[in-house]
Amino acid sequence: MKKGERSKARILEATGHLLARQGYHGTGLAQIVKEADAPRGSLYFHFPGGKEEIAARALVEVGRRTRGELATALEGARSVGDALDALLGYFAEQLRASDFELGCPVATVALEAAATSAPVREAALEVYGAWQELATRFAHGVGLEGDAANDMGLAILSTIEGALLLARVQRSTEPLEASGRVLRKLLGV
Amino acid sequence: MKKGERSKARILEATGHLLARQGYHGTGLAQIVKEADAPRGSLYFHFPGGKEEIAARALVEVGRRTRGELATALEGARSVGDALDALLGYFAEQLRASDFELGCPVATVALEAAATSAPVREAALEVYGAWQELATRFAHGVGLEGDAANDMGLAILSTIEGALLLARVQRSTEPLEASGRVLRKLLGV
DNA sequence: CTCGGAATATGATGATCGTTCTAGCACCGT
DNA sequence: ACGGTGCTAGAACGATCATCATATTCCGAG
Repeated sequence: MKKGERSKARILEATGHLLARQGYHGTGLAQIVKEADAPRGSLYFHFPGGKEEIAARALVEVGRRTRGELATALEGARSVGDALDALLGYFAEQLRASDFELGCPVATVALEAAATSAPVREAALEVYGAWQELATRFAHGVGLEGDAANDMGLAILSTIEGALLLARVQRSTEPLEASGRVLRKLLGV
Repeated sequence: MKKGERSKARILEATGHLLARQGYHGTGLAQIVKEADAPRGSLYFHFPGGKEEIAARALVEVGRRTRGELATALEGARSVGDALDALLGYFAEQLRASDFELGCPVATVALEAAATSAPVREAALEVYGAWQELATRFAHGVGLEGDAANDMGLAILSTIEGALLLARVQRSTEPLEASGRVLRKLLGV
């Protein structure tokens, strides 16, 4: 890998880190280059689109990685109930390990920039689309098909996103656990 | 009402408006005094705590008002199914009327500032606590009691919050509607 | 070894951020 | 009408914001 490529990768990783914790407007370019230990002068060389482009690509990257981790966690489950525990447990662990600073790595930026930045909104759309597809596959696992599976996937994703929001505000995993109990009842597992 | 009181009220109302659409760091004090048509010099006279205090009090205010509107919408419902429609319909209308700029008026700021501003986080905590109590009362309406009602209230709130997030990203009320269909099945109404 | 483009360094740009300061206006009870 | 205080006007603070221009270094291909 060439030098430029590594700089780019480090910038995107650091940006994903910072955006998840502080949001879009709360994260400055100066902080990004510092955290990435990257050359300040080459920011606009690698990302001519400026901050919007950096944020959008960082969002896609962190979403792709999260999706991968969730997928492997789901594959390791031996029952639908286990899979649900794996899903919620993954996020609960992230919350605890970060002192409730890290919930959904996309949500904050998505809400901030959905109305003002088309590239960022489209990146969030892509990430949530992929996650929704994962949730719909999960719904297939409990015997749902067609529209019912789509609805269920979207509802599961909504519930988890909302629970992650409330968990950060309450500084507690209780919303995740309560949602887990209700989802388990809903799915009959 | 004295002059100072009216200035304070206008500032809080304008701030609630702006925070809901642009978040905490995306909203500047200059924009607030402009939107409120309020005197810039008296910002720190009325709110010595600065931006944090203004945001926290605006959040509580908008949360209180929203809770009132939701409560009256719920009282007008003649069945549990109607009540659910009223709940989701209220937010769907907000989204449509604002071209999908206005979802949950608290969520963006809550995510941005939960980890960095204690006053803002506590304000969000208070608002969500009141809303959760409303959702739990709703759960009582379908015959649930005790822990089951608490879990259901928290899960309903989580689902709606998540659906509002996804709706803004997708620029569509579909997440709200899908969640509504699933919730109706879950509640058996 | 050399040459040329890729990548980085440095610093300045104007704008806006939140905050604070000092005057001075407006309105109150007396 | 008067004094006093509740409130406002307006500017200035240093800091930081995103962006960009220019100069310099790196590195691989020929």
